[in-house]
Amino acid sequence: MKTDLIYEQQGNNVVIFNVFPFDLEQTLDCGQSFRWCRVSDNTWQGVAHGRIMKIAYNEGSLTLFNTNTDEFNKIWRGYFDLDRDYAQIIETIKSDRVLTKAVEYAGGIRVLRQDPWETLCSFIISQNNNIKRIKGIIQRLCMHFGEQIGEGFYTFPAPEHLAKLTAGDLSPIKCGFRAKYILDAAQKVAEGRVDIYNLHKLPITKARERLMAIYGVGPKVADCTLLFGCGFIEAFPQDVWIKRAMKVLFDGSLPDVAKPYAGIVQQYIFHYARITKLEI
DNA sequence: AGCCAGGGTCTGC
DNA sequence: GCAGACCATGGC
Repeated sequence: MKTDLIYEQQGNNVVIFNVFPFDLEQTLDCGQSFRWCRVSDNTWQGVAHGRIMKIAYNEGSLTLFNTNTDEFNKIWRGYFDLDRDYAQIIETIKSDRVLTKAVEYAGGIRVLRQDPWETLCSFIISQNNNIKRIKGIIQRLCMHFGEQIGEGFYTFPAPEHLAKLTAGDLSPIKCGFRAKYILDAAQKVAEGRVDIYNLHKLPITKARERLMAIYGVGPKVADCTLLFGCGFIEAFPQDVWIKRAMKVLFDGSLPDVAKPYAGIVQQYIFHYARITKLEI
């Protein structure tokens, strides 16, 4: 059973105690989010939900800088998925031998609960692309069309803003053929044809259908949005690595114990597959 | 230099 | 339904 979070205000910071397992690099630099940078050994900085955040982790203590308990409870607690008992999930899936192995590669990862629009747009940009360039495109998108909230920090542009642009307007961000996809997504979200902030209230199959009605959104981008942006922990995005891993390691389908947490397990398998290249 | 990147669409069987 | 060409761009 999960015990309540223990946290307190310390000056301008909020500190959360006894957070296990947790790893900032695994969580913030694993390809689920594209706007965080390491600023020192255990400290990372980024923009999420329209705010600049700096965060550090040391031996079970998580420090969120320049915030308060109100904002922590409203935003960051959910963003970092701190109320989910990862230790218990890991314990459960360890009844499977292959999953036990997979957890060893990124057991400190948290599935972030990001802004759904930012998630959708980011994973549209991710298609047939590499993580370095995805980050560059998103940074340029924010610099050109977001709102400046600090020196070098910009919000993610609102769909209503992007909906007014043309593909030509997007050329400075160099997103290539994805421009038309971004615009269609922005328009459908801005008009409310895709009610992205209420998708989490729908059954997952309905939510996926809505997302896939957007030009350029297929099953992979939809599932990443559902998992990283809408809180559907059972979503299971399948990229080339996961597909390969499913064949090689699991004979096609996930063990039943893992299914309630498929999205989290997907992250473990993803890292396992990429690090080992499945040449075992 | 050439292959590939956390895919999706469109076309042609 | 399913395979294959094509899509912009740049990292490695």
